Amino acid sequence: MTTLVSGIVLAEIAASIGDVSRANILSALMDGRALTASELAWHANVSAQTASGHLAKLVETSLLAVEKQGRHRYYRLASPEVAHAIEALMAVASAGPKRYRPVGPKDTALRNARTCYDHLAGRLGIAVTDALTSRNYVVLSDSAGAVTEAGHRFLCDMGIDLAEPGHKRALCRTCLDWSERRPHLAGRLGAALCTHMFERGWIERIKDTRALKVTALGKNELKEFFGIEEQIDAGLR
Amino acid sequence: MTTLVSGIVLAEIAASIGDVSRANILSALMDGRALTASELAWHANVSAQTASGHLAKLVETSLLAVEKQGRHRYYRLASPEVAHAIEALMAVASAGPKRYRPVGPKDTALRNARTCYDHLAGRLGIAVTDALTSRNYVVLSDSAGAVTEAGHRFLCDMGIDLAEPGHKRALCRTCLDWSERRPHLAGRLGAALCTHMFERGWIERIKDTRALKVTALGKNELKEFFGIEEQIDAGLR
DNA sequence: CCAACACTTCGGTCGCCGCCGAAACGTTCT
DNA sequence: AGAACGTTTCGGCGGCGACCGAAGTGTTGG
Repeated sequence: MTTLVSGIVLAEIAASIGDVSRANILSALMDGRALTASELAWHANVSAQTASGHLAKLVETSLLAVEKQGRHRYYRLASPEVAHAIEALMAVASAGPKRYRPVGPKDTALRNARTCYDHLAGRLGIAVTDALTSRNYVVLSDSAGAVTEAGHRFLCDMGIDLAEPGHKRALCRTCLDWSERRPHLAGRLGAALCTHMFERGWIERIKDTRALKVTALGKNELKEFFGIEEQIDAGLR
Repeated sequence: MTTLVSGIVLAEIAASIGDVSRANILSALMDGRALTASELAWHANVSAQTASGHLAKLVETSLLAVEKQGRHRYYRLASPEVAHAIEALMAVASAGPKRYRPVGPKDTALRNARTCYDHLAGRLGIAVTDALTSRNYVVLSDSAGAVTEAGHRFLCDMGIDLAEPGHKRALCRTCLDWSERRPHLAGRLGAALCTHMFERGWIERIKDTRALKVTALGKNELKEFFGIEEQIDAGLR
């Protein structure tokens, strides 16, 4: 009797994610990039036709957005909210009793360092978050935060400019890290830090996954700027 | 080939939510209370046997926890993370093109004021959040926040004590409000405010739902303490 | 001790959905 | 124009799972 609309649409969205092929597709898109239908079919281990069906459903439930480009179709997450919801689900998943022990090397790499939509996650993401909070550059009241004045100066010195015209997006958000089970930096700040590290060559993608590798330069710079010493090394590939 | 473990478990959790009956069960538990199997069967509009199967699955995927009590079995959300994930999904759902126009009176009531796990949400939740932030009692850097010194004094004057022995839980978190599409106060602070309002009779549950009604006393007090004038009235029942 | 009750398990039906082969559509390249 | 390619549509198959009736387990209460 309490069959509210909300219940139906909640089920629809969740069911849309709740298929292994589609979950893999979404996971592959979690780094915020846009991939073609066939790339996604490969990621999901299914034929092109099957993937096409899944993609259509994901678009219909507004989890994905499409962009036509020549004979390709690029799919990407429809919004940061989608990425947020997926990470939240991952957090629940990893909280449960570890029923899937066989954590492969790929998972190890992901746990080490990865992108989460457009910012850093994993041990690296947490390390950066901790570095900024311990120096009072960012204040996080548990899962939330603000950038202090000192923080703005520090970021400015690093060459990161957070000023943005249409400040549509949040400056400093947090996102629950499913592997570390703690919040890491997201929002415009998180994205800016991540972009910065890519541009300066501190980090690189491992193959074409969300997993990241910290370069030799990156290790030096991370120590220099953030005092991060710990071995954040993929140790894979 | 990128069939990571994470994809499988993500799908498993999402699929667990992705059934209308189970989604309704979870929705009914979103206020943080524990309900019996038959109550939940009623909420989901299915027979007791069917509900039992659903509940077993939800427990297996660690979305729900059970507590035996005599011949009853009380089910509740397994953790705040679960509530968080569901709210995140709701946010995605309400972001998509409004395909389900027929928003009934119950939805209206929910949008007005409701509990979200153990804190306030809907227009009321947002109003309280805004009141606290506009007076600098709480600093929210977009979706995150900390309680200021003035804020602590204010809350203390109100009779809310945030000191807690085992400070296991976060003091001030935020949670994305799916109806208002903005973050509202959660964490220990959010819970304390909600409890306080219940205890003093400012708010009451509408029937046995998550929806809330602001009492006449509540309206006065909300104006007194938070300067909230706007009509936050369920207008139902 | 038996009836009432809350809940779960079992058995069987039915519908939905994920899958692929084949074919159609649209774009690009030569 | 024709071939190659990326993508979608169609059709049919197979299996999972949601559902309920009936029966079983365990608890409460007279």
